Amino acid sequence: MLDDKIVVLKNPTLTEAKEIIEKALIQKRTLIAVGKCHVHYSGRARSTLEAGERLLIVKEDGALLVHRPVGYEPVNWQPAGTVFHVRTKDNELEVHGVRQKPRENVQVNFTEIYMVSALWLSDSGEFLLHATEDDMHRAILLKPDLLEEGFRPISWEKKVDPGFVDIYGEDKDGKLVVVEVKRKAATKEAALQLAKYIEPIKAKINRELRGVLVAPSLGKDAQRILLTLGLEFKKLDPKKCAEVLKKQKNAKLEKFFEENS
Amino acid sequence: MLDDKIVVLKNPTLTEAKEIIEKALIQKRTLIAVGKCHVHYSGRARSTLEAGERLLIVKEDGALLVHRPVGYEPVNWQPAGTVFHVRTKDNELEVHGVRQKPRENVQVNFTEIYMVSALWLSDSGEFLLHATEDDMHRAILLKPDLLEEGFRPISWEKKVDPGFVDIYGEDKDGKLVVVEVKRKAATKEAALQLAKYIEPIKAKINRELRGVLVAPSLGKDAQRILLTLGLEFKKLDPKKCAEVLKKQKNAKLEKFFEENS
DNA sequence: ATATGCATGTCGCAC
DNA sequence: GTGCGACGTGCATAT
Repeated sequence: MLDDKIVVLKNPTLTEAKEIIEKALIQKRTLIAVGKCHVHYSGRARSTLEAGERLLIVKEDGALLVHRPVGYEPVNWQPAGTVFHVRTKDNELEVHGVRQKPRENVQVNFTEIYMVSALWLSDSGEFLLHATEDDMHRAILLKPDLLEEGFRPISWEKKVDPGFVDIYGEDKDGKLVVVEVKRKAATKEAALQLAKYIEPIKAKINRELRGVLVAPSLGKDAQRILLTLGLEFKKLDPKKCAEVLKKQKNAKLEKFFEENS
Repeated sequence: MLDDKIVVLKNPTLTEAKEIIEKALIQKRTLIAVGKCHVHYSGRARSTLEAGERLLIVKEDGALLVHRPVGYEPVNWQPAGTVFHVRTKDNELEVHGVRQKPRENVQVNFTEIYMVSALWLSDSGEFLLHATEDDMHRAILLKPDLLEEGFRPISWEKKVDPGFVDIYGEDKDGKLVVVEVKRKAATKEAALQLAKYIEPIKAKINRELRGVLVAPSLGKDAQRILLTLGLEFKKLDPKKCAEVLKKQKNAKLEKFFEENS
């Protein structure tokens, strides 16, 4: 029974739970345990969590999550690669996870377990994320009119003195353009980042230079900085960029079918 | 049976699972479901996740997590406050979560469910985190010698032109000191942040001014910037600060017992 | 190994 | 609500 694809036990004794948990950890199955516990963490920082009812997850790769009944974030965790030891002590069942580099450990001490489950999960499905900052880069490179009519990209992710310029090109009048792209409302940090890139280039070359901050919207402070420093803003939505890329992909598909029909 | 503190069903039909899931969501219980699903997300970005075996969690407050069998992070999620609808369609069980502001939605479509559980969890345990940047601030304020002998704090989180100075005080010679604290290795960003704060103050006051970057270690670029700009570095470990605070707390406790005995 | 920047970052706090 | 910075941020990438 402990070797079934799905093992579930309701209200096990700590001893029964220990057996399932140890076996799941050794076999590197996904483990779910629900119960009353307290938690200690020590590593880059330290934390204590008093007794309460929570959900413990340990994944195949040794990732550990302790979830309270509310909130997006785990209250305690350990990244993949953690090594575990299980023991019973003072009527408590302790799951102890240790990670090297940085040395960190989490101890989850259960006084009661309401449910424990060990699972053999198979997941090779592809995950695709769109409308990222990278999508915006590629959309502008593919269809430079998104920035402005007549823009011609020269290079991207180009190394300049203080870091990397997102996109770098020429406008329709032959002026150099440095582009900084943000996928969400541009903060003053973004504006300063653009300025930081612009200045050394300006000092080096003897040619007119425009700085353009591309983002779906512009924070107030960022706007002030752009004005002060003579930089520009171009509104562009990451989802629109994703659509452009999708269309481009479709166009490529159509071309493929044309050529192969 | 569906009203028990812990409901667990192994290999339910989609119809059975639907009943449990709907009831759990309405009653705002914590929901766990394991099964084969595909997921679509649309909101600030877009994503698709092909079919595979995963763990779905919906918490009391409407937080949603979809976890693959590996990795620390959820592959899809929705923060607290999400509203759910459940339906069966084309032999699939769909859990659809919608969040307003920003408008985002996640659809989890199950073709098989291996385990479903609805839980009534009670958790009021306090969570305490130590060795944070704030702990470092307080430790220095409490025991200024941690920074250097003779240092006297004047204020903290003080508003200056470009933002807030972490700590601001005088050294043993009466020179003004601006302190920037980082709980981990100081990057060049931290050094520049300190510089950014220093400059306007220097311009405003006619008095010698020292800038000190406090961190457990110092990045190479940060070091170069400090040297260039005539700023200083003071090594300080966040855990040491946490210990100082703990001792201080103990001292206060002792004082309390003295006064009340 | 270290450094740098993105993220559907999330979260808390101050204005 | 918006802005801003911290986070045990995690993570991927480039040096």
